[in-house]
Amino acid sequence: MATLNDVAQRANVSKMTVSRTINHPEQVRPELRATIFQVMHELNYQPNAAARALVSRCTRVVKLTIFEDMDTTEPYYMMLLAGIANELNRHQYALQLATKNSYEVGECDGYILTGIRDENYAWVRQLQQPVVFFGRNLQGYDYVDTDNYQAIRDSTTYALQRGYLHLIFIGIDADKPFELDRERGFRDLMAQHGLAATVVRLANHGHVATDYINQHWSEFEPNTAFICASDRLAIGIEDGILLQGGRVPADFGVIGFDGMLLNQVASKRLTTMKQPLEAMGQAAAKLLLTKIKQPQPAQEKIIIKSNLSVAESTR
Amino acid sequence: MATLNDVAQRANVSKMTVSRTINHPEQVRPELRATIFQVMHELNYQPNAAARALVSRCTRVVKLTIFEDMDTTEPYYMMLLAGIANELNRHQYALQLATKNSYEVGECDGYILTGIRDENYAWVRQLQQPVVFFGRNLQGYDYVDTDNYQAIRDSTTYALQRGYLHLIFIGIDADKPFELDRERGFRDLMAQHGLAATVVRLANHGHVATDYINQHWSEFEPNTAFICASDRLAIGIEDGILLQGGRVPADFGVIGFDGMLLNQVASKRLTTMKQPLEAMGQAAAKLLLTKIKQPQPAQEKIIIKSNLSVAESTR
DNA sequence: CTGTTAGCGCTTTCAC
DNA sequence: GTGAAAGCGCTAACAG
Repeated sequence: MATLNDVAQRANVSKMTVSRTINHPEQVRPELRATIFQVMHELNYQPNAAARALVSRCTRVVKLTIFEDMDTTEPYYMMLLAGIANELNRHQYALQLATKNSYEVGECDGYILTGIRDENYAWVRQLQQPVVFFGRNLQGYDYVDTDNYQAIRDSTTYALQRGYLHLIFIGIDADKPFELDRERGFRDLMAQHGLAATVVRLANHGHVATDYINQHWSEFEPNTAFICASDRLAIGIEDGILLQGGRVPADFGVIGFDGMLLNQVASKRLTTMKQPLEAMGQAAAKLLLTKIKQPQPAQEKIIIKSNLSVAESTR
Repeated sequence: MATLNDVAQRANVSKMTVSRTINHPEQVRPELRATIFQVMHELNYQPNAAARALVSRCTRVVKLTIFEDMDTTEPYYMMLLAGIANELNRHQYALQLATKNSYEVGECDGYILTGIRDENYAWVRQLQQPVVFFGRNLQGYDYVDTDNYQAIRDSTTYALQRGYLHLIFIGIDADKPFELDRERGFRDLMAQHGLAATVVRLANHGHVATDYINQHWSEFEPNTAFICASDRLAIGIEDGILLQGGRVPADFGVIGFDGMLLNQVASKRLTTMKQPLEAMGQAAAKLLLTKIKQPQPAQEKIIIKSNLSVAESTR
């Protein structure tokens, strides 16, 4: 592996000039700069990360800590990870993945945190490095999130546009900010149209949603759309309707939320509010890298818009 | 952050003695060793990874490279990742996640590779560092895999034990080793029992499996079990049967493969052959760390057994 | 603009 | 057993 010295000798300059060419190119005469870049290329020079880390007293490692149980974890984390990893790699940062079993191990320059619970905040507060949350956070930390409120307004508006007259919101049985925002989005939009808002909360499992449909089947009139807070619920709802002999999308519409692979398991492809997870991961990484470079005092919130992906479960 | 020097001064020894206490404790007088450990503890001394990496010319980074498209990627990678990450963290190694968009970026001490295609082997061969594959590999590289052959034999045996008389294997339409092993497992076991083996191959999507059931419904007799090569297919099969008015598990059994969250979306909880993904990740990481410490010439194969997780889709 | 010096925290080598 | 010296590859600070 070529070193700074190798490049310097071959280019007949000192190490410093080469170092500067990399880190402060504007301080080097253009011609010299060009030849040095040329030599670096010839030698396939790659800066040694360890040496850099040593002198700059930073690790070039970012930790993503996922506090949720992995086996109940949403599969969409993979997409998020891909977004984060690619952005970090572009800046020669490594991603260290930590779970609640290993979150204290090793050093890093910053943290991306997700799935956090109240009891973890003591640990977060004592961290020296910058922190970015994934998902809204009310304790003043920076975060990246989707606009849950607007997303549900958009789903609901779409359902109305497609002529479904009765709308039911199938929410997740949890008092989390994301769920409250979604419900509020639904309620507000329905109120604006002078419509009654039916909100149901279920545990986030397909079979629970199917059971719900089975038990309440007699109450649903044709031209009903179900706006669901997750794809799991949406698939369960759709299964239930089909099992009861209901027609999707002719008489009943179903809209999901998340838009991951889950919809590949449904018998029909699901209309769903797709979260741009890779973009969100990228945004989180970018924000963190900015903060690592120069810490910013104010809370920064990045809200990313979701888009409705229309498929076969709505007409 | 305390350094080697801080510890040395406080303990009235030279840096070297402290360094030795860490790396070659047998070369240090026991009493001295004890006091030095004591001081390290008092100062909460953590060796600086960058400095170590610099002098030992290793990065303490392991790269996991996923060559598949992320958006068609199985969600179960998350579990795998968790297993790898925890094992690496225990040894103070960082995991760098790379995708096919970023696989050339940055240095590392070893690779875990998955989802690789023929065109990537040229790149693999040119790597200097040790490599472990995830999933069987026929080119002589080390790998960690499940015993696909045995797993399907076990599923099939279970279905026969539960009294299903007709068995149909629903495979994935791909000429990959894992699929071939699974089909072979099914065929061999059926032959042993003197039964005819029906093997169907479908694209790995729920709705494709549902369509298959719809089209062939008249052909299936009660007491048929479907041994599926993925949970997606299994869920699609189950959906199809239920839509046709078939009874699961009384008349028709369905067994999946993989056992991830996917089964949380099904209307009934799926009986499935669960791959111990976290253990597999851990095994891959362990094997790679061994090879990093001292390269081994022979190919090493680690085969991990899957276990049937029995739920509501079989009687 | 470019080069020299010093040092980041650690380990290897060689004395004592 | 223990210590002193040198150096891993790089960059910040100062000189020229």
